[in-house]
Amino acid sequence: MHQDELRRGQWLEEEDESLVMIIAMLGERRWDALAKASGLRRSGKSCRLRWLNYLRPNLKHGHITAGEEHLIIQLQKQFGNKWSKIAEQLPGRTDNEIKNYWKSHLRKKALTYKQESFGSNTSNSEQQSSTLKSDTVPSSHSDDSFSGKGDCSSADSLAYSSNDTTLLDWIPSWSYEQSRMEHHMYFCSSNLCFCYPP
DNA sequence: AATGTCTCCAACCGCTGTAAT
DNA sequence: CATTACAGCGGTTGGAGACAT
Repeated sequence: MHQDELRRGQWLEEEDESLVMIIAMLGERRWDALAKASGLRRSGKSCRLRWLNYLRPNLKHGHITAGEEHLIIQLQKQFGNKWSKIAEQLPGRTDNEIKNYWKSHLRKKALTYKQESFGSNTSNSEQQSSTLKSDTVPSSHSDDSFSGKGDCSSADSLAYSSNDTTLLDWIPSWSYEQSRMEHHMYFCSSNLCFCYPP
């Protein structure tokens, strides 16, 4: 009876193998059909996620490097919480991975920085906190500023984040150009730069 | 050593956008 | 044009392991 119920939770090695095999045969599409064809008692959605976040070839599974962290910070400042967009710039990393990293590592850094700077500049912090109250990125805001025809100079005006402290709060001294330079120092020097324009 | 708390990350959920019919 | 199905995205949750007491 319960045979037909979908499985949830951690994936087993056998499930991974079956999924890889069926994707090799059918390709990365029609996830519901693919899930059924595989014989796995998983939803198509679950299969897709497992593939994209874990099984896909060329994924990096190691720690986020300092250079990647730097880039994430910069891109988050630029794009807000558009994790998939950020992930595009970090080959081998998934949006989920970046999102998790942001929440667990970088948010903490942001808060620490904020606390440190709080004592020295109260009025400024108050002003910043009022900016943060909006909690999430107003969609129109992000889209509009962004459609800036690739004009990244507008990035500095994107003083927002999700419910977290914006990076602009803790790296206030970073200009976009500065960060861009640093990013290039990290990546371009080792032919790892995928940013655009190059 | 036992227990409680915290952190991290894989996986899920709900919503939106888009393509197909 | 309306409806439906699918794909993708961002936010959230829950479990496992690490760490503190």
